[in-house]
Amino acid sequence: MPELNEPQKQAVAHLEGPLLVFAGAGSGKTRTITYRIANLLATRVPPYRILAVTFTNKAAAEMRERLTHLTSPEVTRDLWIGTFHSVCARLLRRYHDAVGLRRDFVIYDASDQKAVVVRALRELGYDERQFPPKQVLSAISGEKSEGRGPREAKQLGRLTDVVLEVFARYEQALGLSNAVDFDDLILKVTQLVEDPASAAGLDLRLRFSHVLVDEFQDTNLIQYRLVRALSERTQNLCVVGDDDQSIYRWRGADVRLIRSFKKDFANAIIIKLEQNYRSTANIVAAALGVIEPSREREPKELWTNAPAGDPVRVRAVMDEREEAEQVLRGIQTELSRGTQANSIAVFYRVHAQSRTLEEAMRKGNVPYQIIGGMKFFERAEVKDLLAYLRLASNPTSDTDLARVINTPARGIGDKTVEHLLNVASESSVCAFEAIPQAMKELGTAASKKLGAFKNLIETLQVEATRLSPSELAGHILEVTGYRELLRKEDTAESDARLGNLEELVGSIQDYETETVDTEPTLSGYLERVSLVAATDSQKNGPMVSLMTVHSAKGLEFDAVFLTGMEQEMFPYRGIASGEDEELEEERRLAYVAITRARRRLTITYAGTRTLFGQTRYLERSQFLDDLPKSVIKLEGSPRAARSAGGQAGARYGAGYVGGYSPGGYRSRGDGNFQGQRYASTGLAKDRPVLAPGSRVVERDEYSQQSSGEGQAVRPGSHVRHVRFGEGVVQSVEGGMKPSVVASFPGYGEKRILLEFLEPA
DNA sequence: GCACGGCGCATTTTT
DNA sequence: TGCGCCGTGC
Repeated sequence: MPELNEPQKQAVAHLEGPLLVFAGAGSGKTRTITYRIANLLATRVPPYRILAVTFTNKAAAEMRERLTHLTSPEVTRDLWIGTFHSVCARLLRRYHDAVGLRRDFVIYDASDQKAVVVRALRELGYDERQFPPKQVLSAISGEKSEGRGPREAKQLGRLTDVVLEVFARYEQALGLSNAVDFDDLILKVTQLVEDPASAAGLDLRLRFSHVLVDEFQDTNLIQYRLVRALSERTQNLCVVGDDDQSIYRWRGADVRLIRSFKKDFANAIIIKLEQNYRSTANIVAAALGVIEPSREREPKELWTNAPAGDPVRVRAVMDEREEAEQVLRGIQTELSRGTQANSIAVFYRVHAQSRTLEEAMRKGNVPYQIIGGMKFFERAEVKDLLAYLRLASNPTSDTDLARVINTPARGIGDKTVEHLLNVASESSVCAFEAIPQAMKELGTAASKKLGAFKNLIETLQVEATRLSPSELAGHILEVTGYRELLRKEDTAESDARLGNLEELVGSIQDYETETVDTEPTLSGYLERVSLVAATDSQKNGPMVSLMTVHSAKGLEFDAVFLTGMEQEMFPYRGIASGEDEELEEERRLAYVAITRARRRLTITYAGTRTLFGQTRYLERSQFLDDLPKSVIKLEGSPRAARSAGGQAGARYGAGYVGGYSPGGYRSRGDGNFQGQRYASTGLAKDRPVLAPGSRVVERDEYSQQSSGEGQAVRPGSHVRHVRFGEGVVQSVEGGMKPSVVASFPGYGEKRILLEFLEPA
């Protein structure tokens, strides 16, 4: 094997028995995996006996492509490479009978799921405000991702009775609709594989001789059970991952699975890929500084032979606007020195931060693209057309039926729909089947319209067998009057919607031309739409990418701008809820962000940030304290920026509320005025100054950038007022004109602008 | 059935 | 701030 380092070679050469590979960031993981599979093929393991599971379709496509180069398209074609969900969907199409599904089952996405939950709540008579559908759904999904249905969940007793009731109703509704959700795809296959009595299960247990899981640190329990069961016979399970990069706990990923793999597989070989080939030494050092305080990491030493490179720039700015300007300037410098736009990226913690950055890019004429955000397939008109297509394939899908039964408007009002759904749930059938019964009970007008809708769907079912998927889509837009309606509307918005619909039809045509091995089918297209995230915004041409840190995982760029490195923003305020593990995950997220950069990394943090219409005063992120100061270069200062903006003068200064102050970093070191971070709410708790094990970074390094005047105010602070004398602060409010409520002996509580106070 | 206005709310996201 | 959801009024 050419150009592999020692541990990589070991991993590639390991063919039989359980294998755990800890693959550090930039350590050549994909290369190792693909070589290993090629090696398996070379030892005459048939390709159709190899299952490789990835986390994204993109990763799957990349792996397949690399393997195509190493072997041949014929061989690669037969490999089982895909995401957990797409592999399971494919298996379920084959074994649908065994789990009680009809072949054309549909896959419900988050919004479909939510619609089902809302309906269940309403039917059961519960208040949606008291039981927010999103939370109910996440509880349900949490159970399913650990392999429990309503019954098992009840036994476990972690859910409230209401949620359990909704859960049961939800499952029933999906069954009647011949629909599954994402959790089901994995859950149902796992149940099959684990069922000793099932013929399909036996088939599955014998199917694969080698199973490989990428990004294993982001696997949830049911996914782990699946691959364990699939490889139980041969024990040829290879898992690859990095516990330091586990960032999806909130959706069920369990980092303990990778850490305890060796307990389940006592004879597992463990290999660590620790040499980083991606980044400069300074960037690697910065990354290590951030991750090392992490508590329960698997011990490993990321290292590099690369030269130090540029220092990591840490820039203080006044607010998000100055931050955006600085990022823009940085990008322009990169471009002028020849860095390709598409190897430049800007990261932020939450999408809401993107707008200001976007505006700056536009102003500076920098070509950019936002990754993520509102997705093409989430748009109403796109969902409508897809709902029609799904009904043509599977008319039992209640969510789809409810969605389009009156879109475009055809006089079937809420009352009629409600009646129909009630009839359906009373007789435990899907809504489509309930139409004849409902028609009997309704007035002539409503009945007639319902009948017409039923005819429409039945016609579409027939057309679906005659027309190609894209032709059917065009047909639907005509016969439903959908296209006509938008044409007549003739506004900028309706134009955009028409455009989106054309794009959707175009995407179906693409599917048809791309599908060469097999016949392109409607259900094939629908499955692809359900399982493949829209790569719509991936336009061509060199563009700077703006994205959340989560989206950045798995990517790399020559130059990275990491923005919003402030307490409460990053780590995101999750720590307020107190769980250590949340802070740990934020730390890993920061590690992921830093390790994306190949050559240059610029980190910015702002003194104030306006988010959701509220201006808040923020401290530097605690993670900045963990960067070894030998590799960083500090630039800018919030104070200088502020004076440049022409707001100076007050004793506390407009910016000195609530824990942030230019000298505040120093004052934190003094042990005074720690901790107040939520100027407007007073919610903040004192945080531990430093996590155990973290390095103490000299505050002077930072505070020397500012004059050090001013101090943070928080409830309990003593202040002095010209007229009221000395008082104690009760609460603090930020905003353009920060104020406090303070109680003054003899005067009571007074709200006073901060600029009229001085420290007592 | 639809347009409009008020209210409440606000991570991260792939599948 | 801005979006989605709900209720109201036509």
